Amino acid sequence: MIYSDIPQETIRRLPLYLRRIDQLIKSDQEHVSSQDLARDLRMNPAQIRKDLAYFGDFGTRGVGYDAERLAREIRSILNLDHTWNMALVGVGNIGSALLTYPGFERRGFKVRVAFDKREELIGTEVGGVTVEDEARLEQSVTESGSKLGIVAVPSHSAQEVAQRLVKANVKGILNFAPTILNVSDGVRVTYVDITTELCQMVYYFQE
Amino acid sequence: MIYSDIPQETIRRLPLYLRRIDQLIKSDQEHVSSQDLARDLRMNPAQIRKDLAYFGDFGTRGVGYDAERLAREIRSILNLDHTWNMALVGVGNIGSALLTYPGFERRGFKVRVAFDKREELIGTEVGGVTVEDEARLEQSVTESGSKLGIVAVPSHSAQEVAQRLVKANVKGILNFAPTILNVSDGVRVTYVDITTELCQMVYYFQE
DNA sequence: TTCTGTGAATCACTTCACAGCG
DNA sequence: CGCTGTGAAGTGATTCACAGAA
Repeated sequence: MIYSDIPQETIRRLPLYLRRIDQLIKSDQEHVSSQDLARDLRMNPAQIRKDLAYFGDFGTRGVGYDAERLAREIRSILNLDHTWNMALVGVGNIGSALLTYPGFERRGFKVRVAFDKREELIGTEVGGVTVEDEARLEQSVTESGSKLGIVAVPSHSAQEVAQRLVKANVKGILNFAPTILNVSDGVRVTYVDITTELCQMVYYFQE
Repeated sequence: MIYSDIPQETIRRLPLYLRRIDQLIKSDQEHVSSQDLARDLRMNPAQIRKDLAYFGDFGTRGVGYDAERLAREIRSILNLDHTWNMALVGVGNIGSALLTYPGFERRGFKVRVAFDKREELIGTEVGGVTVEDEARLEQSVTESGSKLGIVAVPSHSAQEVAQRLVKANVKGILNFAPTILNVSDGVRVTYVDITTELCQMVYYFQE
């Protein structure tokens, strides 16, 4: 299914809806209304209805949305109905935290291969994955079929690593290095920079 | 200095400008133009000029911005001209990665106190900070003068921890738990959820 | 010239308000 | 009734296009 003209912001919110709906399902709620979600997520119910309506008429007037069905639909829209293999580069602080982070699996994300260039790390096992020599990156990532790459190396190597991941057919990169990556069109980069987030926050602290 | 009617998006971008300007200063560039920044950050130069002009006329026509001066101005706008103490709760995978993460210090963020409820962690030192019993949270956070709290506990305790941090006079919370926090008005919450980011990314992978 | 600062125009997203269906 | 789905109105952010200063 190909959708068009969907606001980026809608896509940003869908995973939040899904997360909440899954929680409600766990507490045995069968129906979810836009009001329920809006209350829980602190937003406007019309926003939620509009977001969902881009993809079809999932709701029942007077009732709301069937929770199971809605969760299924959102998973399908987001491409979450199969496992996504990932390749991690850089098994330092952040890298090892990600390798042992259980949150990925629940949504079908799985780190299949991990790399570092530090001798002492190569061959060790972290979170069930054996760390390989970064020299093997292209070959091993391609073999693993990973379409997602995680860059968790120091910023001076981030660009080079990103390029090599792209060569290994990665379609998206999650970048933890505080630097902008140049990648070919069609490859998406998502930046995670906590320091930047903190900077934004403290701006609002002036009284 | 109090500014008004500044778009939120402008505030989101200022730290990115600052990060890049700092890099350019390091490579001895004395002047920065909106075009330079726009090229490096992949954005429209008019956007950058407009963002900066909200806060004053920092540039020189025909020349650009004085790099040092601009960095100083942005740091001042963002409230980065003094150190911000932080309190971390939850010394698990993410928590310990944060305690040893060197990126905070460069911008003046410093984790002063850390807590966990697990006996075996209390008293141990991670990244130069001694882990305290979570029972001491309110007292110790208040004493440390931390205005920023980091929630890195499992989601079922996140809400409780957040409330206790607010009680200890924290003005902002960085939440790593995949759950929405209810906090009193005036307390800002920033959510970091990598799984959610990945979900967004793979939406765009359908061909 | 070159590059900033900025009104005006455009674009993108949100919210309102209500028709329509169960 | 209650809640969805949706045009229309409203809001906010981006980009254009150019006047004006060095």
